[in-house]
Amino acid sequence: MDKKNTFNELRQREREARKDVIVDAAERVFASKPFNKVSMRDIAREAGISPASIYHYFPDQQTLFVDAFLRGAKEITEILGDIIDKDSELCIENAAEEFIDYLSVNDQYFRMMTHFMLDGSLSDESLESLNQHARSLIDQFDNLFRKVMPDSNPRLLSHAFFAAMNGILITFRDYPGRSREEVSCHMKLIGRIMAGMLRKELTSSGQKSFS
Amino acid sequence: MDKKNTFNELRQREREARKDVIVDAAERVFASKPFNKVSMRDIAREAGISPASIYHYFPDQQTLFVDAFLRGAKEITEILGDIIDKDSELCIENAAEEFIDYLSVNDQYFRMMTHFMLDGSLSDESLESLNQHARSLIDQFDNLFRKVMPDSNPRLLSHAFFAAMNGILITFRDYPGRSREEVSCHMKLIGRIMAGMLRKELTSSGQKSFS
DNA sequence: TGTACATCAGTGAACGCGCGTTCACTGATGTAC
DNA sequence: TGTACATCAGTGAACGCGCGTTCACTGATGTAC
Repeated sequence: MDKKNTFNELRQREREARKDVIVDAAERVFASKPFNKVSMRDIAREAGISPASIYHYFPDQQTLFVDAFLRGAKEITEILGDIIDKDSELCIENAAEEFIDYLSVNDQYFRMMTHFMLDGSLSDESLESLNQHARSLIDQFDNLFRKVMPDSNPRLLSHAFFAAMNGILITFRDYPGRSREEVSCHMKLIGRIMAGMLRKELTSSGQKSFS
Repeated sequence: MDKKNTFNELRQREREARKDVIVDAAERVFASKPFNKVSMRDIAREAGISPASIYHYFPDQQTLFVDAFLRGAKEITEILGDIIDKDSELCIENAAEEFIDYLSVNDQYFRMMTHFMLDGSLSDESLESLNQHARSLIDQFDNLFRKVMPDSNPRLLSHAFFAAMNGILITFRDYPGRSREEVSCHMKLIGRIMAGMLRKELTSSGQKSFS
């Protein structure tokens, strides 16, 4: 009985590993072309399997796409958590810079995120996964503001912060006539300005909206 | 000869009017479903014509889509211009509120804008039209900051402002579990906070990036 | 006034394509006796 | 040890669909003589 369980566990783990191969391939494909050009056949080709095989591991396209996104999303949440744990004077600025840097290097996650945010044809399960992750990311920002500015309204500030970072990315990522580095530099500059402004915004945050 | 010209002009005007009917229909369709679900057949049906007819007026889908977007984009630029001309203490806050209000009511333009910003498969002409309009919108913001805070670096502030507004819209427009009004109210609150912060950011804008 | 011709808006039907997904099947591996 | 059976990863081929776009054609209107 013991042995049987181990066997099943092992098989389950192998299955998960194969699932990972598919998600890996999906991430590479998403990095190489626009979101709405990515097809199941592309991902299968990249993974070296047949399109039909994907359906042994994922019930449909949307589930695979959301899984692929969530992997990158988890990474950035962790990175942010690390920055917040490391005590530092310029913590908000650092978080801003790191957030912008990660998402302009790993541009595919940003594109995926915005697609999920914009196209309201997601299943309830997918939506719930995505919202859950968004909440945990905003929680990280809350921690950041609570730590740096204990008397403020952290939820409101972190909403503003999150919105500002997203806005910077979507507005400037394709700035015409500039190199990747110039754009990245510009985005980080604006990110630092915004972060600095939010840091000074201690007092007037007595206002309340939904949290 | 005179008569002939009048006739031709008239015919040209009629042609333009029919083009407008198609763009009108397109706008209505974009308002009713996600960007990437809108097809030429949808627009033709809405306009009451056959899909083939659209090709008498537009060379391809992308040109029609960009035209439809630019119409709404022009409107918001005008609205902003009016707000900036009306002298007012809270001008930046007003501009923020109006921008957010217009684009959350006319959500389709925001969705179109983000699609164009994200999917890099636009023709050079389309890209040029869109960039030209983006520039004229940012110019409006420049005017705003130049007027309210003459000694600042207006370009940088208006970049920050534009990014912040876009970010608010993309981040909260689909906030789960809240009504349209609640969300709109929350977005405007954050917009006002950001606007207020930028207004106070007179001095430290000596920094330069590209303009 | 009548007639031949040019222009052009508009269309139904089709073309060709790529897509997500399913199906019937193969073949390898593990299990029961 | 051998044999019959169950499980399941994997696949090539196909299904059915919706799409952007084109084509050959009709019919109305204006123009020239």
